[in-house]
Amino acid sequence: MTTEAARYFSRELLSWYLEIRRDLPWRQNRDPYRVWVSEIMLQQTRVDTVIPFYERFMEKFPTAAALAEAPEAEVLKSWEGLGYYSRARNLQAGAREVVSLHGGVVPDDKEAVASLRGVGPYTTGAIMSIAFNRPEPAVDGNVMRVLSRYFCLEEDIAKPATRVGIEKLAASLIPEGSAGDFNQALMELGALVCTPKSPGCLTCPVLQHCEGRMAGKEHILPIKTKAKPPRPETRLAAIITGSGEHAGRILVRQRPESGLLAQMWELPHVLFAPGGDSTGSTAAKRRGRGAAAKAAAAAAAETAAGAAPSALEQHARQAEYMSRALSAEEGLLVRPTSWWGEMEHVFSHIIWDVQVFRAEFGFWVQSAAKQEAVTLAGAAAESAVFYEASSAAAESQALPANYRWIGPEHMKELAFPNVFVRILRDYWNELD
DNA sequence: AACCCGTGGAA
DNA sequence: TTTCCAAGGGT
Repeated sequence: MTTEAARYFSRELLSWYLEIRRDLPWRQNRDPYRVWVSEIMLQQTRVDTVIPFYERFMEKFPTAAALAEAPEAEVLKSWEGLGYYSRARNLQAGAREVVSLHGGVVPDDKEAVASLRGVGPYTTGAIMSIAFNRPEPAVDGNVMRVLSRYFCLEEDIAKPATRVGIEKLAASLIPEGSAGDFNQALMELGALVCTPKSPGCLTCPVLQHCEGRMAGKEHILPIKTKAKPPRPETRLAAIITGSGEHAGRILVRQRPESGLLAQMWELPHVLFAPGGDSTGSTAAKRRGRGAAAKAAAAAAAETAAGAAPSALEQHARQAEYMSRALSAEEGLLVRPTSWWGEMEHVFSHIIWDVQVFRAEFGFWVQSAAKQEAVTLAGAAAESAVFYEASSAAAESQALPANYRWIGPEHMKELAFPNVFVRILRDYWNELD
């Protein structure tokens, strides 16, 4: 059908790229390790966001061997704020594979590269083509959009099968001896000209034979089914202050090895699921997505309806819920003292409405006594018994392994998700 | 196939 | 304000 249009496309796109290519940090040379790191960071992340992270990362871990030897916590800290933190751990795991299996050199071998942790079909093609100039396709969102438009392809690019088909097409377009430049040219066009909204067709180097444009479909292509909206969750977090040797510090904990925000540090918090509702508060459900930041306002508005609690009552209820849940789940007895504020955190699939409460540390409960502690926690909220129990018990108790007392100065060592960085920054700023 | 995994910029 | 989605991979 389009062998002529295809040849035109490859030729014009390549020469366009060689003219306008951006001067990016990972384009200084073709060191496969540098290419690899850049491709991992660029997964689902914009160029402008990546650049400062990349500069710092390469200065700190200039070779695969340096990355392989580094403490994992240090690598995670370097990734703080970039998101998708499993990328950091997978990258280091990959670096260790490269050191142990390939003498510290990223191999010029497709199967070996593809087997590295965190390296999938796209990244394999990117590394093989950019670092080694091998004629492998590197199909990302940009490439699917550009080729869908140019060849007027109406398959749903959200379906994995579509990517496979476009990979075959992309491979057939690679000019002899220019795989790296051509693959980057495709992505550069998608990033700078053939953008998702309002594509810049008037400045496009391949406008002349673009079938999507000729069909008047450049604005509806690519076809892509909508993603499911993220579910709202209300989280109750505690800023727990210490006394005695822990005066002036607050209690933080490290998340589990796997799952959401794996191994990141955070304020202790619990899911607010009153009445056994596992998806969050009924108020959160009614609000739906996008309005999570207005919990207090929503609660206040509900008061007008009659039965709903005021914001003050809602906070009191949440504080008690948090206290009970922390003792049941963590064996951590605290006394909430006041509502501090609210912070919203948006993931790809969840929206957290984080309600933050100030609390005073009580004591740690032994696991056998946790059930009893749940009851005690309810009474503890207003009880002097709380103080008698805590002052007697707190001194000699060991801290669980995943907990630490920290001050502002420790923020430089531990990696926190963005939401807790914001909360703690604001909290410590208020104290000055 | 359908989820799970962060964050920020642009329109 | 809301919506989209960015040089995706793992399970």
